[in-house]
Amino acid sequence: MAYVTPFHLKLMALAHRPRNTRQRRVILDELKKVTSHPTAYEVLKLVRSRMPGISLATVYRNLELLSERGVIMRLDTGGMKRRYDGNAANHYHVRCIVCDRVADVSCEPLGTIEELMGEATDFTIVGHRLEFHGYCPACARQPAKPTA
Amino acid sequence: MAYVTPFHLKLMALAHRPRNTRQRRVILDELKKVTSHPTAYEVLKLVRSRMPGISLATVYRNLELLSERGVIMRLDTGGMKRRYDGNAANHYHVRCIVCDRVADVSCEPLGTIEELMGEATDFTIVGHRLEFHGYCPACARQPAKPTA
DNA sequence: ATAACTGCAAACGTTTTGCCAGCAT
DNA sequence: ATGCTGGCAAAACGTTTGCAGTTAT
Repeated sequence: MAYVTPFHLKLMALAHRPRNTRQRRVILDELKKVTSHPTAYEVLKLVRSRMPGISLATVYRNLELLSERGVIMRLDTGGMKRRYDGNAANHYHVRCIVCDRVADVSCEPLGTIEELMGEATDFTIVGHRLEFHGYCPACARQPAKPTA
Repeated sequence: MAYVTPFHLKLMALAHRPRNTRQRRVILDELKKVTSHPTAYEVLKLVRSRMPGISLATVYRNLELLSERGVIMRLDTGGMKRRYDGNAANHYHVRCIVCDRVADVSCEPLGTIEELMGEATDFTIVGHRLEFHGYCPACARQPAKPTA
C-alpha cells in the first residue's frame, strides 16, 4: 500500500470487528451508571471496584473504541483532561470554574445555530460544541475555599 | 498567612508588576501578526526566527501572563493542545475536523444564550464557549489527503 | 536594590504505544 | 488459525516547575 489516507484508515476501522469482552461491558456499564462525566482515570477507579486487575491502557482503548462507535461521548472539553459521557446523545455541558465539576444542561441542542453560522465562515459546518462555565451550587456558596 | 485562598492568589497576581521584556514584546508581536491561532510550540517557532535563543518555557510563561491580563486569548479548545489568539475580543471559532486548522467565525457573540441556559441548570453561569467543527475549504475539496 | 525574568533541564500528568500471551470466533 | 484483546511497561506528548544567573526599573 503506497499511501495510507484518512479513507484507508476509515476502511480499516470498519474492518475491525470488536468483540464483546467483559472489560468493555463493565466499562460501559459503569459509565452509564454515573452522571459525573468521569475522566479515564476515574473510570478506571470505578471499574477496578469490580475488576481489580484491569489496566489503565485497557480503559483508554475501550473508551476510545466506544466513542468512535458512537456508543458514548468523548468530551474534548476545556480542561486539560478528557472526560467521557455515557449519554451519547448530543447535549450541552456546564463546567464549574472553581472545582472543575461538569454537569449536563437540560436543554435542546440549538440546531439552527449552525445554519446561522454557515454564512459567517467558509468552512462546511457539520457540528458544534457549546460549553458554559460558571459556579456550581456548592462553589457559589463558598467562593473562597481555604486550601490546607 | 494561614490559608492561601483563590482570593489571595488573585491579590498576589495583581501585586505582580510585569516588566516589558524583549521576549514578551516579540511573542505578542508575532502572535498579533498571525491569524492562525498557533499552539505554544508554533509561537516558539515564529519567535525563534527573530530570537533564536528563546526557550519554550519562556513562551509558555508569557502566553500565560498575557492571557491572564486579557491581552491575548487562550483557547482551551477541543484538541489536546492549547491555542492562542492575538485577538482578545470574544469571538467564536471553527475547527477543521481533518487538518485541525482553527479559524475565526465572523459573527457577534450570542449574549442571550447564557440567560436562556440559566434556567436549564443550577450553576451560576458567567460565560460560554461555542466552537463549530467542519471541513475547511481545502479539506472539503480533497477529503482523502494522501499521507507521505 | 529588588523583584521580575530567562534558559535549561527535570518533573509532571495524561494519553498512546509496542510487545507478547491469552482468548473468542 | 485468525485476529481482536488485555496487561504491563515504556514512550510520547504538552505543559509546568525549580533553580541559578540576568535584567529592567
